[in-house]
Amino acid sequence: MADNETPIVEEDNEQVEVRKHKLAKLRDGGQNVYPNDFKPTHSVTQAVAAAEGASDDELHANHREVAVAGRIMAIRRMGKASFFQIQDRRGRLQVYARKDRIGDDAYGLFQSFDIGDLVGVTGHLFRTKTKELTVEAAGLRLLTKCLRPLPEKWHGLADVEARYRQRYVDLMVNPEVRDVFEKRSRIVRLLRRFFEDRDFLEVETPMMQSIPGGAAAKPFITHHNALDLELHLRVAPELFLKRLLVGGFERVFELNRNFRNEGISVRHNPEFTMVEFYQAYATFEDLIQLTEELFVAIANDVAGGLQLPYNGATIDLTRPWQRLTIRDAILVHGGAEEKDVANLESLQAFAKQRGLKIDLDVPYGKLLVAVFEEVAEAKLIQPTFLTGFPIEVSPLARKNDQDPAMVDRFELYIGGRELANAFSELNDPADQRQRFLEQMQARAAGDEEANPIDDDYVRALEYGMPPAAGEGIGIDRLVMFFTDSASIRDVILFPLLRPHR
RNA sequence: GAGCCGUUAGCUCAGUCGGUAGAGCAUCUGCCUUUUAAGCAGAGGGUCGCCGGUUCAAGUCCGGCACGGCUCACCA
Repeated sequence: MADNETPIVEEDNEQVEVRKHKLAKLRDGGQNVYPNDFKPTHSVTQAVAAAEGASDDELHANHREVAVAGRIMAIRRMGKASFFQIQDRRGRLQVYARKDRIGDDAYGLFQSFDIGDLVGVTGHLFRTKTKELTVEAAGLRLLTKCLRPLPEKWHGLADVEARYRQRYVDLMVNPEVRDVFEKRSRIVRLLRRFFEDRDFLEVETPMMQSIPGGAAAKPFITHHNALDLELHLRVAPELFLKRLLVGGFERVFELNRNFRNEGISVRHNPEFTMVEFYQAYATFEDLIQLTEELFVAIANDVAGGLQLPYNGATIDLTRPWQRLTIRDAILVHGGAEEKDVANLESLQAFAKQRGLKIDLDVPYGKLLVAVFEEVAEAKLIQPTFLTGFPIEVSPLARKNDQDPAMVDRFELYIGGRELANAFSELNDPADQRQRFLEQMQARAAGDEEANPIDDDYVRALEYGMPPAAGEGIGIDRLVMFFTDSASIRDVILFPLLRPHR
């Protein structure tokens, strides 16, 4: 612990005192109060499966013995017999304990149990008269005492700040939160399988980089003591992944964290997870197909269909998805006319006339993107591949063969939010060096997000990078979409918050 | 960074016109052997986020601060 941190000693409230006292009493009685020798034979789900198909009479005649462990989430005491519910990783199961079956000592132990305690139960399964599957306890053990009271059983933990700061409590008492993160895990698993099935190799490239490139973003800066070296947390893995294309790994993907030192919002967390993948001898057109396949595969698995609720709308993932150029998006969704987007001057006039709060003193391509973000982005609700990106905002993308002011690139929008960004890769080292030089000029002019030149990356291109296409998909936003979550913090277990309190 | 809103018992929340604080769950005591937010009877529990101001009197009004939420800004 650092010198300037003082350990916070909270005073125990009455309920904590009572629980600590109960624990001390057991300890004084010679019990190991933190045992680790209880072996559950069944999870809650397995216990339910063990009774499936068996009639009440069969359960009565042929006992299904189980040993289950979990956290007590509810207790209904009725004198000399009681019901309580335990919760494990898969669900909840009721336990029935009666004094005349388990004996005075065990029932006495049970009397000291509190909501939140982790307990082990052995016994056989039966159904109550309301047909609820229940363990008739023969043995009861305290496995770990819960020293703090749990939130209210009916409303759970509602305070948003407390939910993020004490996610462990949130997960205990709010099942829908657990569900979101289980889905997240499932989506990540599907992604890996999807790419592995297509012969992609999963790799890990540096998160600490001396030259932070691959995206227009402000990096976090850190320092390596032994080398006395300034390092940056990566804003993207792109430049390293493409070095691997040069090296001969023709299909690679990396699913990992990136860090951007920028604002925090319902769509931005300073650290976020992205999958980036690169495929040699493919174009951004191929990635459009791949992206549709990927989303459909995930939707079928986690949502069971292609119609998904999101942010109050119903998103239809039925292929093929709409395509729209940035220009057309401004025309269709921004109410502009052809002449408004024809050149820099007319676009500036349009932006001014609309009262858009954007910097007008920029090149045509940048202004086009800025106007799009103002007037059209939020309206791309159904899945849309946005194309027709200008070269000024795409320093790593391949020029379009017909129009050298444009690049072969798309961004995927769903629900008005960018979920993916992909392009055919620039593999001409001379062109790439020129783009870096332009980025450096922008940097010198004060653009903190412009890519710094990476000489070794250009050298790698000089060895020859196969023509390729690459894409990045924001996993947090992807999970937001598939779980209909309004805030990125709802899909990140421990989102960044100011310390304190 | 700006605007708006919030912060009251362990949790979820009330709190009127400024008059020294309430409910439900949880806790404690007693009763209760098939309950389902179990029930019945009783009890305890508060730095009203923090600091200052106005006032005879502040949870309540005013100012500042902290933390959080939303919107905007920022953000390929």
